Amino acid sequence: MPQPGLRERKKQATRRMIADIATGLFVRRGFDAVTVAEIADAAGVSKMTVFNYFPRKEDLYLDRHLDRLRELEAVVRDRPAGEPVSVAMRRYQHGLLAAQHPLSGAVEGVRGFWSVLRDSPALRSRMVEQEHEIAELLAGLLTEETGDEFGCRLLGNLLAATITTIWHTAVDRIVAGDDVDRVRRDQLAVIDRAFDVLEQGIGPRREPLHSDG
Amino acid sequence: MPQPGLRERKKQATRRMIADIATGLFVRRGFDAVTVAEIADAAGVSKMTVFNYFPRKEDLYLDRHLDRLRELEAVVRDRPAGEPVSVAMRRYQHGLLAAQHPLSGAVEGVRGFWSVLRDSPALRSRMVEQEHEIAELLAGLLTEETGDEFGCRLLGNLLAATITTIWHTAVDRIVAGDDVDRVRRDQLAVIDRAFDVLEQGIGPRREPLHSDG
DNA sequence: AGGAATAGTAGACCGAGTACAAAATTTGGT
DNA sequence: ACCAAATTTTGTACTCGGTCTACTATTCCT
Repeated sequence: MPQPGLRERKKQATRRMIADIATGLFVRRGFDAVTVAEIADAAGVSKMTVFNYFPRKEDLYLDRHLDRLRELEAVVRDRPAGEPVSVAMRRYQHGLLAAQHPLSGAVEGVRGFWSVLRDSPALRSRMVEQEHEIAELLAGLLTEETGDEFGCRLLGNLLAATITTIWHTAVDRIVAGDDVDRVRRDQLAVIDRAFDVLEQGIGPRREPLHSDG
Repeated sequence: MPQPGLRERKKQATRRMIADIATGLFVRRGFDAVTVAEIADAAGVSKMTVFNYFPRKEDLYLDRHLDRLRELEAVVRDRPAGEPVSVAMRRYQHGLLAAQHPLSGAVEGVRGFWSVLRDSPALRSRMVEQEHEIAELLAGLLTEETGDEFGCRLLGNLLAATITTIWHTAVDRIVAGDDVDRVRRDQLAVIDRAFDVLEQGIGPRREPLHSDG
């Protein structure tokens, strides 16, 4: 028997094909201007099948979310014993940047990706929701460890706020036209500054948030 | 001529009436089980008029959002010169709690409010979006002050994460059946602990987040 | 090969939200 | 009080996302 099963392989292939065709249409004509019926048609499949694989239209575009959640879960779960989450998460962000991973935000591809997102409220809304799911995931994982419900929820939310801020910072600059390599070099400082704030606090003592080392 | 104009007053009255009638229906039968057509009918108004006042169905239930944004804006704008935002925001949260304001979360009314939210994904999603708008508002206001785009976005997101965590903590306990007065007393410590974490940082040094004073 | 699962299809259906043009109402000036 | 302009409200028809149901085709397992 083939390891994943023929059936399962076909399903994954179909899923990818639908998402790819959909993404292509979105990039060319905009998210709202493409109907699900069209996507189904272009993919040679029925509308029901599309919704079978993707519960919402938005998920056709933001289809890496589950992978991301799994990865973040691994970051938290597989960190060395006793290591603070923020340290593991900072290391992970450094890794994304070094690997030129799309999730670092500092990558050529975000231009096209964002141009679709920019003018679709529905899509942006779904993205915000996904960022919220990240916060919930982190909070849940940490609560499992310590049992401190409130503290971990707070920590999860702060962590999620930190990494989404880091990401948006890179994306904004690239979309604004900055050179990708320059942004990538600067992101190292951005990541460290963000996690420093998270770990040391926002003050009061040091100035609100001026950037002298 | 009456100051706000007759027309304007009537509009506000209509708006309130529609929202109130809608809320009543939602509480009785659940958000998803009530159609906009029904609401319009019950309010003696046409469907178009409903959408004239409330761009989305969800806004019929979460209609205090703009007020809240305005209030938060005032907190930031009207704070004493030189005072860190976190201090002003902490004071504001204390004030809400003392005034037994619904936005403190520690109020009898949240039980009904939440029960509707709980089983409507669309409604929860919109609420998350609103929380995101809070973060953006704060970030924008702070950026106006300092010009430090990245730092202020981070600060805005962290602040928003903090206050939403505080709110949800109270709501969760009350929904879980805790006595409202007890929750209200405990919230003082919750607020202070949250803002302490925000100001002092999450570590590393102190344990991840254990609660010994 | 054959029967149990499972994936996909077709088509009707529902409700949110929009477009548009006609009708009702407020307003301000006279 | 009356008229004309501006603006709100309405009815109707429409689009599109998403669900439901019953039917067909494929894959799986023995």
